[in-house]
Amino acid sequence: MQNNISIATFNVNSIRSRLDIVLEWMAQGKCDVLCVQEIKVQDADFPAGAFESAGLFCAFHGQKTYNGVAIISKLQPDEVSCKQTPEDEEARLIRARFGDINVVNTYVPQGTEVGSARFEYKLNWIRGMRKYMSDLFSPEDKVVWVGDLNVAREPMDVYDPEGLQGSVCFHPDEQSALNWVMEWGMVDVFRKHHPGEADQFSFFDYRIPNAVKRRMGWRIDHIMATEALADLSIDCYIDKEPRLKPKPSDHTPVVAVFQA
DNA sequence: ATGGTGGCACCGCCA
Repeated sequence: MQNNISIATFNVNSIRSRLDIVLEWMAQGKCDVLCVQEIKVQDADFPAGAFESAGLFCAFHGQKTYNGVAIISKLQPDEVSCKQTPEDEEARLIRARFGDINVVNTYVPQGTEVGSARFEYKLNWIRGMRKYMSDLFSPEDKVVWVGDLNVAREPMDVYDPEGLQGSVCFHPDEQSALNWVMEWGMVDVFRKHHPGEADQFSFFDYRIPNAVKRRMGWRIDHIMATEALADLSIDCYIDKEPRLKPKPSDHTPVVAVFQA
């Protein structure tokens, strides 16, 4: 169906280091709207020309060294905005509207260590998404919230649920905060298409030797959609192919396809 | 096994 729209999320861990992978992936027609996180570049140094030369549009909200988000798309967005709140000082959110589809791309704070100030910051940042959504949208709107949300939601979303229970990115307070945001009116699109399926991971820690081969992964990169939009999803999958390239990210893209 | 890898900035920090 030529009317479908595919939306993907990919933590690139530096857009400049992953530029060739991203450009090739887009050239293969893997998606129409690509949301990337951890671009790790300030706006002045974002490689916009490389995307424009490939006929792609890009909207970006970056900062030096850390964080940073961007939306790369085949069509020009009708509207773009940044930040979760006006006071938001870390570059973690960018939003774009394509017709009646609203795309919210976030890089949720990792949290560093359970009980730390950064962990509280993470919990509050996640909870802030509910106000963000309700201020801007109604659950009847077509909204997709994607990104590195840094939360594995269920035991099947991590490789060792017993051993990892209560650790950062797999902690009940994080899961409760995320569930509370989703209760506003969002569905986990990947789980809609893969209910109960384990060993579906979007992230493998660089620091664990042969983590991919040993399947020591996490599903922390998500595509959440309002029911109005989730009802139109026809597929959602984790694309493992970019991992086969030289210098891959420690994350891999998650793609959802919607009937437009 | 108390480490390991990777990116960016700068000689440490964050993931």
